[in-house]
Amino acid sequence: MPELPEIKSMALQLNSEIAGKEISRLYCSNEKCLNMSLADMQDHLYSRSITSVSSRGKWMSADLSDGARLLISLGMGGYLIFHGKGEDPRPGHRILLGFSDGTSVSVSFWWFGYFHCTGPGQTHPMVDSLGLEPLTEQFTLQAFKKLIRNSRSEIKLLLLNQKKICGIGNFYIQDLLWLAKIHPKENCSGLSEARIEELYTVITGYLGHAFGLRGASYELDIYGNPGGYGSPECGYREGEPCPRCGEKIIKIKTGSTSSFLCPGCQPFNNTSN
DNA sequence: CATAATGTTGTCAC
DNA sequence: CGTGACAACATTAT
Repeated sequence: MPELPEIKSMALQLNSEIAGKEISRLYCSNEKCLNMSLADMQDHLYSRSITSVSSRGKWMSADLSDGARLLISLGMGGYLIFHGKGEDPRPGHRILLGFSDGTSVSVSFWWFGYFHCTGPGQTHPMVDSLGLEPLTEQFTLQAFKKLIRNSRSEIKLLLLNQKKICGIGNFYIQDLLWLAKIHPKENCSGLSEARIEELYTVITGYLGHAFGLRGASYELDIYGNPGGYGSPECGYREGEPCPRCGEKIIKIKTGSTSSFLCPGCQPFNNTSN
């Protein structure tokens, strides 16, 4: 489940590989991933070229020569692999995007992945409503504080809400909250200034660190290589001792997702502090 | 064979 | 409108 550091890395790599290339082939094994029929999308894309590739949250966006955009979400367990001229795409891929020079990109995911196309000037409901993105200039301490102060929900739900902050998923969030020593169910309104600043520092520092290492080691980049970040201190499991204080890690339900946390480091004190 | 896990939208209640 | 609770979607590993 690639999250912000991985997506950002892949968009950079993709930009250096496919910017300027002309689309000549499109295949999709399941039209549910598309926001139009395969035939329509082929009509839209063929003989257009890609001007640049960038990312927004967990989405990659390829800008086309006519102002249209190609938006890709890898959903869960997704991989996007670049294939040089003459290389065969991996079997089992869901989507194949081929270019006139013989190179191609294949995408595979379990589900919840999307491959959408929007016309020039068109908005996209999922991408255009995304909130603050960490590791960009808009993600300032002031903006982050304002976000927390305006929210009355649990901190984990806020961080997972892509319309408020985008790019953080259920994996990185465990590490982020553990590092910031905040219980996932703690309410935003109960956080002191100091703890908000600590959380801000952790988010920018940790995601930036993972991005610098081209993402987590359990994910693959567009060349099929794992990222360099191995999550050494936070790759914990239920029942394992916390690497910081030794208490046993527990697993709790937080809304529709679950969270691993250390009861020693992340006490649930919603009212105090 | 049942279940958990995963991201996002959508719907319904308060 | 903000919030929470929950179903739905497909697939794979346990």
